Amino acid sequence: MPKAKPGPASPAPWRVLTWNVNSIRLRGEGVKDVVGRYSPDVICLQETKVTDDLFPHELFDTLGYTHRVIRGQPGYNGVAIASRIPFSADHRRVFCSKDDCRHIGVTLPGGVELHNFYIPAGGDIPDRTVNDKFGHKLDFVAEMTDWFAERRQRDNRIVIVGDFNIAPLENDVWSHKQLLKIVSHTPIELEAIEKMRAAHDFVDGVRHFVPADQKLYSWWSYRNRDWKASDRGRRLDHVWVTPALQDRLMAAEIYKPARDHSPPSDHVPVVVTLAPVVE
DNA sequence: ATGCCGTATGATATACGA
Repeated sequence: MPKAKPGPASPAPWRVLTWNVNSIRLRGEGVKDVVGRYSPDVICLQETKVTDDLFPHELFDTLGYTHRVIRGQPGYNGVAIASRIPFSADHRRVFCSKDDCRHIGVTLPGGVELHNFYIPAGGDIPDRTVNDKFGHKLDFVAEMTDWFAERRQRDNRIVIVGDFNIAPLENDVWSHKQLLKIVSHTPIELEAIEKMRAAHDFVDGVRHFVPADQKLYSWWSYRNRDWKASDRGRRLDHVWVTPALQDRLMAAEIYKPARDHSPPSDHVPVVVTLAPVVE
């Protein structure tokens, strides 16, 4: 028998994972668990909380994520993209004139732009006249809105992911009624995030598969004695795609078991699988 | 919507998360 000739390489789907790790230096075992479970092609991290020189490069090299861009600073914030797929461009943008390491992006094959965001949390009081952090959050989302509105084109292949710090839908929080005055689910934030979504007609890659009447969370506070029993979560972490990529959405999953890592992040990974982009 | 927990840093208290 002649040896089977390998056929034309059929492009594999892409698995994109986003995770607010709350310190990457504490999340080595967690990263290994998540990679073992999903083997994502691209990992987008927020709240790495580390300078670029102290980022755990060996860990990601060992796991095969040899293509990386990182944007960190001491103590707070920090984002990174670690990929098994080579990318061609390193986008990083300053929002609100503050270089506080909340965005980084790459261009993947097929001209697919992937942008990783850590939107400001916004502090405790949902009133920008007394709380600058809330103003910063609203300004940040407004600047994203303008940016995507300016760039809007029917064929744009853009994926935006990250910790948006906003739970957009009623069933993205454990109690819509009780959270309307709580930062992350106030009407002003819901309006802002919807405007941003509409700016490029983004499709929510997770709700694409999960009906809106179903509760869905990606974050549970550290301050509950038993996060699973109380289950007072919020869906703050998102993967959105432009309409040109909507038909590529194959699957979405939120990896709830990660909340039981020791030690855990208060956020869990969100994973979306995209069918190959055919030219 | 109070939990009162977890992370970070010229740390032994304080800022921040949301």
